Amino acid sequence: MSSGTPTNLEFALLGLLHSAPQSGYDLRKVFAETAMGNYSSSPGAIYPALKRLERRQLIEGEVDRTVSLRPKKMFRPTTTGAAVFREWLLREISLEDVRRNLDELILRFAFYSTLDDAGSTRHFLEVLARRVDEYLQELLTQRAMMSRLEGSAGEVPIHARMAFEFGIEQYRAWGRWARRAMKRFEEERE
Amino acid sequence: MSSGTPTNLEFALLGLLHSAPQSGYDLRKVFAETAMGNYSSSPGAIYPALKRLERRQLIEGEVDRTVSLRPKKMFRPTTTGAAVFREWLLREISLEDVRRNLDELILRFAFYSTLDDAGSTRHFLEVLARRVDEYLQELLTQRAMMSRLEGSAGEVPIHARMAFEFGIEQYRAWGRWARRAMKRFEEERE
DNA sequence: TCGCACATGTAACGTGTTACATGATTCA
DNA sequence: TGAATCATGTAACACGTTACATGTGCGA
Repeated sequence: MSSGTPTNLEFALLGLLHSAPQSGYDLRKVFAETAMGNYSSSPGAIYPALKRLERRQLIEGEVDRTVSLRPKKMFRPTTTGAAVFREWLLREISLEDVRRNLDELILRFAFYSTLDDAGSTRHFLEVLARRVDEYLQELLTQRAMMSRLEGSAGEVPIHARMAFEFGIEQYRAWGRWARRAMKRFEEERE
Repeated sequence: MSSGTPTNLEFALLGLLHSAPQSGYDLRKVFAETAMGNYSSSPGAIYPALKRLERRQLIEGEVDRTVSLRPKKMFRPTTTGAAVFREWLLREISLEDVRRNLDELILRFAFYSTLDDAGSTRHFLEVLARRVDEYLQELLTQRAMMSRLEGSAGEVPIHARMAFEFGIEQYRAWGRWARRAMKRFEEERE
């Protein structure tokens, strides 16, 4: 299909354009210079992504010649673009998201300032914390099954087990972060 | 090129075959049922990956009809396959790896049992801890630059800042894990 | 005038995702 | 006999990576 859900990179671009109209080059710099770089980089990904967003009418570009003769295409989100972005931000977090799309979740959260609604932030963090707990239960069950194999033929090697433990640690960190963040927003409300 | 470095999925397959010859279906089950699933899934990725590994002569398959009439192709790593895998495990960790290929790093570590060499494990963890610290320094510098913008026009929104903080937390967790793991292996040596 | 930063792109390539296809075997 | 599981695959598609191409404006 030509109109599947945008990718993380496309949402990241859409979100950055939400704060101010920018050119492809400006956006590239953001990715190159900040931690946003995890979500991609380099012209080969960004320019095509912008073109796709334009084709789907989620953003619109306008050539700017005011600064100099050198043309510069400034993009801004369209009304539907802003709506699609908002829908993405507010989309309910699923267990699958927590299992495999953690990158997307933190990217979404990073753009929650554009919503300007403390309630949404709280809801996001609450659901996130709950889903993380659910997934942690799964992981702990898996760990229990692993230790039951200990000493037997199908025993999981020590390094693999430690890698797995680390995975658990990471999810614990997500849970802690979500809860700390919730507290922080509650304090600010007072 | 037809013979670039194998992907994470290919290395994961190669590593699993290192412990025992298995069929594509067996491997699929491992990915479906364990935390390994993060590195992919589903026939559409695994069978082509196996075919590529076979074409590059890193694994070889043999049809097994002993169990039943139903043919089952059992794969095992070739000598060069084992060598390439070993080289991958021992490859020096770069800052770039820590920046963007954390998944690959933990996957590598998970297979360190196949090396059966405590020294390599220690080296891996030491370099990892060092590189993580280096990267943390970068992140802290970025954070300092961010807070200098506070109150000004280019101020980074609160949610983005918190997402960034979380990134820092994640790397701290990596550092802690690496150091704890080192201690654990040292204790075992006594 | 030399080189660098600005600015925008394209082309080849490989890989993963999703969805579909096929057939054998086992068990109720 | 029918359903589930075993077992192996293919095809369409979109995306990201790498590498290359092109040209402007500015400062030394």
